[in-house]
Amino acid sequence: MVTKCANCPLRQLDAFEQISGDELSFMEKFKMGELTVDQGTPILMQGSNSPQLFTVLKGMGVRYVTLENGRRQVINFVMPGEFLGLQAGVMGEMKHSIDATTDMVLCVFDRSELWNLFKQQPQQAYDLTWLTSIQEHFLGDALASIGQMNAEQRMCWGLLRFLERCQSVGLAEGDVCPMPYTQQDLADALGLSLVHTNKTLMKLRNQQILSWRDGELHILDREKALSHAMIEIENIGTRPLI
Amino acid sequence: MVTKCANCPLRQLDAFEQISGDELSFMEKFKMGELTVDQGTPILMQGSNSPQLFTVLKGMGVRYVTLENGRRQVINFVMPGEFLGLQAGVMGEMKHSIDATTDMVLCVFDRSELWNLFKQQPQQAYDLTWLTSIQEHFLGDALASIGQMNAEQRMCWGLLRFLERCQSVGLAEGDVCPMPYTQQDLADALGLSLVHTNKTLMKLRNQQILSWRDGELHILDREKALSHAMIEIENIGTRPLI
DNA sequence: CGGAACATTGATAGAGCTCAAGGAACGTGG
DNA sequence: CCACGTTCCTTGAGCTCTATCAATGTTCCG
Repeated sequence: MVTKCANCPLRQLDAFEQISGDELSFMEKFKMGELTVDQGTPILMQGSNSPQLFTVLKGMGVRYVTLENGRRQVINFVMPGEFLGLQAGVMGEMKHSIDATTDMVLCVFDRSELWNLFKQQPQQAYDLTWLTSIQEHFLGDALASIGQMNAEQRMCWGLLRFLERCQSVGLAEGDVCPMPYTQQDLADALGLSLVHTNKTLMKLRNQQILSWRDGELHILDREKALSHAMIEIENIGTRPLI
Repeated sequence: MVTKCANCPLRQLDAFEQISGDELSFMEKFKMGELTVDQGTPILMQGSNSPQLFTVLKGMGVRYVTLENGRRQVINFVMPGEFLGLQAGVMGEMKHSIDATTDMVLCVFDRSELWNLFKQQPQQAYDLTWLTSIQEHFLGDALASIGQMNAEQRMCWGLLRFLERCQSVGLAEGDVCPMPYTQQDLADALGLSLVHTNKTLMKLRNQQILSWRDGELHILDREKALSHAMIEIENIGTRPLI
């Protein structure tokens, strides 16, 4: 049984904006169905030209590029509420890949309807631009971290950001959140080697800043973590959900 | 005398898409005027909430974030055709700063008209999303370079990308282009120290891969540079210009 | 001429990488 | 139920790359 947009569990969250009935009915039409995938499944592939767009309903994934030398850079961790495939939608082909890290449920949209969205739903089009802009902001932030911080700082930055995002979609309880990724994933996201990632993690554990076991991340000392990460908790308010 | 959008020198270039008369007249209305700034002038500042949006007509700038520890990460080099300030436009405040590196001329748009663009000009709204998407792609690319490559590779990557962009806006002659930035700017863009940037540059010069003097960059050996950079020359075709 | 901004070079230390080996957890098939 | 393979995590050793510190050179401008 497919979830109706009107009953979208994500939209119940405070983090997301409400939409009008008109927009809602457009979404219902725009939505082709739901896709359920097992953990480990590739969802979109670098170089492909997917005819579909997705919104993550449940589960987590990883967005990454593979370089010619075989190295992998994780661009970001994919969470519920995220819109996937727009790049192929406007640019013709995906410049990165997306894999499911956990089991996932995705809303599927028809790419050829994207243009109608722009023509008929300026508010939604605006929202789409909003989403892309936020994404761009976070990427710039990541660039700054990887370019200018050392391993310990990057890790605090990355894990705090991750916790924040979990909190905003109701996946955290206090300073505890799920962390389904491997150390290799984290290493590839932070631009560190696996070994060094592991050792840095140890240091942070020994300093009682965080704990991470059994797929669960605890930020034990927010103060210390924040001072390493050199970021503020920025409240971006409610955000659109397509 | 203000340039009319109809006579926009940038749009003459092959790189940019043509637009309809309707769109053109909207642009004329959207455009508030022109801003001419001297080299070194800040254009947009982190944390500010500029009521204006810009398109670069002439000159180059630098987009960067400043971290709490005083370090600076250059997000990208700003070139003619680029659209500035959208982030403040949709998110309420700038998350990065933009300075003029050379003297610049900017088209100025009224931010409050942005919403009208979405309502009245779906094609232009789509174009805007296109631009943001491309920007996101390049950021992901940068992330991959900084995260996964060594100094020599990053530098080839960065300078080749720069040359490409110059070529697309008609600022290059063959494999020669202007390079108005300092080594410090380049260092901050590549996530390297100034000293190491200088030494890496020397190595590339000694290998006859490139030369950079008097504000002019020559790529002498494209093959070698490309093999370091691990990128393909991707032709993104014509792109929109707002 | 003196100062400022930028480029260059050498010396030294340290952060992070690679290589290598082993341990823990888990699923599968015999 | 045990053996074995696979995946992921952990730890140590040595070496490389890059940062930092410090000094000097160059160009340009007031």
